Amino acid sequence: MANSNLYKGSLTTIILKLLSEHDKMYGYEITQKVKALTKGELQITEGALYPSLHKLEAEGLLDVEVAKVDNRLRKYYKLTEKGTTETVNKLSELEQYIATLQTLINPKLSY
Amino acid sequence: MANSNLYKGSLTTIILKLLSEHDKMYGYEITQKVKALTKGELQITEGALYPSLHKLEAEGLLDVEVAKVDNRLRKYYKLTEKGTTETVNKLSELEQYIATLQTLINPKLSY
DNA sequence: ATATATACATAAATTTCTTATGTATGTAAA
DNA sequence: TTTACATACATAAGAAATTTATGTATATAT
Repeated sequence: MANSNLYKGSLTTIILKLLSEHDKMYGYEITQKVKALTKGELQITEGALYPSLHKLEAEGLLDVEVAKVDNRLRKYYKLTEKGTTETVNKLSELEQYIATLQTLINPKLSY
Repeated sequence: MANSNLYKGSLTTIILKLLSEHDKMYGYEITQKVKALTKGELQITEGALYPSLHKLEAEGLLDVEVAKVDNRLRKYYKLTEKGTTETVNKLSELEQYIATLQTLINPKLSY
């Protein structure tokens, strides 16, 4: 992204949304998924991702399950019930915010 | 707004866009305009606005002109040439970012 | 050997915003 | 007449979300 400032505030919602679609995911997988879905447009950094996951877990929105795959550690995260509810809320907030932005930046349709 | 975190990063672009449509505006006017356009959804706080305006001025994107109206001080801001160019850039970045977000949060259209 | 990918983590610094506070003028209400 | 609200600017302290840098460790490819 050219202006990565725009990114601020939406990371949590993106994580939750992905988890609502994938049952369980681990951190590295999330970074790769976002990169793939956005064709490289959005690259989540580890310094942003891991603290976010820890926070979501601390808030009770995510549960963790540690696994060892190919002799490597993985931490699988999945939505709790509370997390599922919050995902719905945060998604509608984000959609509302996008709609608000549109009214500001889009060329007026009323001439 | 419920989640004002979403707001982060887009204030500068909003200010520039408004100024690209209004030739010159003063700070308080910007807050009222945004409030009206978004039907109260987005309320720019003074603590965010004024430092932003000062920064944009310091970066050479805005020019200032002080005026006294009804015995009250007003600082009119207008886009410089550089500011006009930057407005175009920032707007396309914001639009691109919204499009990127859409691909992440929108229900897949491919079933 | 060296680089790259996978997989986690954290700490310092930066940016952006909220909240609180301050100054000053004008008007409306109680 | 004083209280509240609107207009109009400003800044400082604190909070929150990032970036950037760094670290550990395993596996694979060059």
